[in-house]
Amino acid sequence: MSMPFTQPPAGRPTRLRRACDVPGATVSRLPLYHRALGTLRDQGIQTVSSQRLAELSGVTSAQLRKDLSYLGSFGTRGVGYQVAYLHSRIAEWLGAGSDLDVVIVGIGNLGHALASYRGLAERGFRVIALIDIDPSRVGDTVNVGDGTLRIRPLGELLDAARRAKIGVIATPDAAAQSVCDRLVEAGIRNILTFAPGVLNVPSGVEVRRVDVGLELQILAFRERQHRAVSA
Amino acid sequence: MSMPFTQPPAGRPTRLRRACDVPGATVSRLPLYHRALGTLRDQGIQTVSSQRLAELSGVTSAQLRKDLSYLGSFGTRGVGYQVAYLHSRIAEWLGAGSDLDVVIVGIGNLGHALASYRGLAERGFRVIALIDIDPSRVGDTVNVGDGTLRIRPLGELLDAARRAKIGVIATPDAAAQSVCDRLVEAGIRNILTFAPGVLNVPSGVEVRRVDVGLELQILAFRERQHRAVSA
DNA sequence: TAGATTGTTAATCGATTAACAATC
DNA sequence: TAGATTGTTAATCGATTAACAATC
Repeated sequence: MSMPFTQPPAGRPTRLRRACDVPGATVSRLPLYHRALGTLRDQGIQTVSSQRLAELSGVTSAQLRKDLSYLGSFGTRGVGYQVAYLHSRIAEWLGAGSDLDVVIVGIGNLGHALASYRGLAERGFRVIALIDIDPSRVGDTVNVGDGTLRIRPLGELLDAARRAKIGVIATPDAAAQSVCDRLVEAGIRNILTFAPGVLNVPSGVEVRRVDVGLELQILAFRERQHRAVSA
Repeated sequence: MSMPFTQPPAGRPTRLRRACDVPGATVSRLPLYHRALGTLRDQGIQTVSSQRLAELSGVTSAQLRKDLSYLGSFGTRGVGYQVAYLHSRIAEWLGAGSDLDVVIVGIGNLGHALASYRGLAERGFRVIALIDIDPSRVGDTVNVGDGTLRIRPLGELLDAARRAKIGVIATPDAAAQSVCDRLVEAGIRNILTFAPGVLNVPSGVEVRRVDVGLELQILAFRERQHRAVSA
């Protein structure tokens, strides 16, 4: 998936910020820009203005320019941004190119869906191990991006996780904390959990939670809110 | 799932804010508090301090008290909060109790996992229709919370969606916008999408996006960041 | 009363927006 | 040069935190 880097616009000294200076809100939008740029590139479009790119990403042009300014200055005044160049620079920031290994724990309906989700490989993630506690599932094979993986028993979690950089928890809520502890024990410092419970982790470990029920509850609240205002 | 409301602490005039005054950041934490309170209640615990509840929810006690203050004042100084009472009040705000109907479009691995996810019914959502474009899937039945549903063809989306309040898009990215348009056409004003693309919707329609790839990319960025700082 | 804990205020922090000088 | 568009500054907005008076 490595694209040859396009030349930067003119020989300007591209000053890069330290990663720790980039605000969290900006980081969470970089993947949106990256994706929009990929689409433009696939359409053969070479140049894009902050206006247009912002539109495609669902933000304002001021916000887009501000976000990019934390990474450096990649555009050309009066012209815009080189699509392929900006795309590859953001990819670099996001760490694409150097594939990150992922282990998934809990291969029920959701874990299964995640394991076989093509979007992961596209974004530079490689699922290297599937773990489940249920003996009736252990040994089954699952199609992942570029091949198949055998579901392995919980006892092999520690070993499998040692080779991964990211752990995904797709178990029922009751098991999440104990799985989390084992992942941390294996040296994992980045965890994505789909269990609604709050996880306790030592400092230095990043946890992100995806909670479908929570998202729906927020929508439900807004729905009520809307009704209340118009009533 | 309706619990009898516990009495409010003393006959204090419980002033409620208008829903539109509650900040977004607060709204997105209410489900966390609600869940923690449910756990406490199930353990038979009757009273809880902001300190303890905050711990269980992964926030600070100051933030918890501030958040609750937007909804009214439900605690007793020197004592804390009545678990069952606060739980039911937050439930009320979140609109639980009045089940909201959900239609899911795109019944691949992910849509299947969502349809059979028990967490939805627990939080007051009822899946009432499953739609897919693939003729080989149409007619299959899927176990949802309290029964089974037959997968229906795309042509029935409009009809099915008219009876729902929330639409969930679990299709590939390419189909998401067109599905979204039809949901809006059917009168849906709240959409949860799992496709990474940005959706264009008329104003008044709420969209929330869950993007697993994006979450992983953010973790990957933090991982690099960590390495860069310690290097 | 003395100890505990809320609800609220004021201060801080971070993120967004608007505007424009720089410059292609 | 004239028109366009960036990168940055300053102003605004919203969210978090700390501290404490109110009060059980």
